[in-house]
Amino acid sequence: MMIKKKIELAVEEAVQASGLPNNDFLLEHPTDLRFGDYALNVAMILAKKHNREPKELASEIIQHLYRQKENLEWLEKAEVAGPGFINLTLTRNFLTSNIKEATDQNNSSNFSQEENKNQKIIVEYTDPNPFKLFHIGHLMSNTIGEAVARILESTGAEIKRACYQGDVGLHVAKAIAYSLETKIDWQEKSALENAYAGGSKKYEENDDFKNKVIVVNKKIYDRSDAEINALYDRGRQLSLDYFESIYKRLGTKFDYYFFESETGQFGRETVLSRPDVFVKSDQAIVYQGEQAGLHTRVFINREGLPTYEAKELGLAKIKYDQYPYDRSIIVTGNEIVEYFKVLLSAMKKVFPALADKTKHLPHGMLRLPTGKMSSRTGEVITAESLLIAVKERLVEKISEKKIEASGEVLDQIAVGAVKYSILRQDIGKDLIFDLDKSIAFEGNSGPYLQYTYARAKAVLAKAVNNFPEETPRETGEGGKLLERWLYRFSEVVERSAKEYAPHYLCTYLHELAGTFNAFYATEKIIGSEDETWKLTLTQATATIMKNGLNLLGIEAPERM
RNA sequence: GCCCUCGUGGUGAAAUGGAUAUCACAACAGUCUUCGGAACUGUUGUUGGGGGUUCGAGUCCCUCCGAGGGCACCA
Repeated sequence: MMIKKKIELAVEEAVQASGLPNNDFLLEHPTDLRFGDYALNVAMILAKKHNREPKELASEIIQHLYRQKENLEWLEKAEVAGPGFINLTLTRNFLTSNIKEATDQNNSSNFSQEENKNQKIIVEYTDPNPFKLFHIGHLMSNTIGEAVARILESTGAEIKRACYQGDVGLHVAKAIAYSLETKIDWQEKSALENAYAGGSKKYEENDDFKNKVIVVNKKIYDRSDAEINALYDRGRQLSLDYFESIYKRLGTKFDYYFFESETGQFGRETVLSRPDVFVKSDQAIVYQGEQAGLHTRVFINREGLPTYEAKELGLAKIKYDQYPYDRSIIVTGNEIVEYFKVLLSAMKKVFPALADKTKHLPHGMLRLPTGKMSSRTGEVITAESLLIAVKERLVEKISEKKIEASGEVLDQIAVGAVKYSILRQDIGKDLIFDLDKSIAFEGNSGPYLQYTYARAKAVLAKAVNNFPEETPRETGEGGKLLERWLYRFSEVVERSAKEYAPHYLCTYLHELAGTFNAFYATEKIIGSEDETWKLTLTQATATIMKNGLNLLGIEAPERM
């Protein structure tokens, strides 16, 4: 059982023993370690309800805790502080008893979370569109989705990764219509860069072309034109192969691929079969979201073709038929949050059970200082070009430092730098993407964590004595401080899983790295009297760093 | 105009209604004859304005100001 749970149970008992009804309370880590390992606000909450003095009540609860002290192997000290907090300090024995577990590489399931155990969860993310480029927005979605998937997986859930790709729709028609005119034949990657941007621009400027696009769009749906079919099939495959090479580089392996060409038809049928939910309006079929405080959205357009909303509705059921999920998580940019509310409102009427299981996880935009990045205006920054820029800067930096790093490690650092800068902040907020700052990889960064890991491994490789040790030795302040951080890992992973928030894990790993590096800087490890215990702590740090980075989808090279 | 987000040091961010608001970058001042200096230590500096709720507000409510996104046949 996790330490937090143990403390909560003991506190509940102590509160009951003081004659007050049980209550919700918060057990948190105080910002300052001098306040102990955990702080409890239960006295302040109860004091108000029962008209008592908070500090007095706190000491009463503490007395009950002390009476149980023999049974509470974790309790070193409990004291009243501030306006009525109860600060708890853990025993060193307890802190260090978890360290051996932490060093066990194979014990990856030690933070299984009851509510996730054996849950079937499908996570959809990345969602690039064939015939268009894989831009930094897709990179952001991929990074977040992969991290969320891995974190949930580690808490005991059964995860399937899904990618939903828009292989039909107006964007495709624009690209195909343009390639018909310009003889782009979709044989090489450059077609992806030119056809959509060109078609999109012309669509806005030229009405004849616009009409042509609409015709082409219909032909793509019904596959009635041989020339278009040939171009389409080639372009689609070209795109998918290209995307696959990127997934490989980023470390994602999808279990399912869904395509709008499949979801469209089923979505359309679903909408048409429910005239009680969807109504005809101005030749289109819409869902009137006003009844739920939202707005009206078109599900089938006047051409009779399903829109994004109808496709997404169909997708929910198609996913479920393939993999009967308990939860379906959909990672997208936050520009569609309003649409998604309308969609969920409609889904609640059509597939109520599925709507309840669906969780939209919107992320902020990866923005450039000049404004919103858009693949519509043609000013696209591809994921690839970003990684190239990061890597170039990395090479410069490395040559200044006279450090050598091989091709694969270099790529792991570059990808890790970008991924970490995405994951370290709240995913819901926009990430102001400044190219220069993104490649400043000191401080709270992926490379810093990777470096900490490699450094720890280098120390371990030098050791001659056996470790890890089970029994702690007397050691310096730096090591003791480290002991107070190591046990928190599983707690942090649990919280990240619960809130779908990888940044808690990033913050923790950064704090751990800082604590370890301070320990390393101030205390000699190899050759010291307590060498074996220090090595034990070093190994625990290394293992957590590697496992933590892995949960974020970031590689941890042994040397760099 | 309406709806939804969001305003935290010079910059980028964190904070489960809790204590003296936490980190990183930058700036300045230092450490160390490296177990790997991509390190460590220290200093300066922050919750948009105004009300309210609360024992306690960056966080909740109202209002104003500012930014971003959305407001039917694109995704």
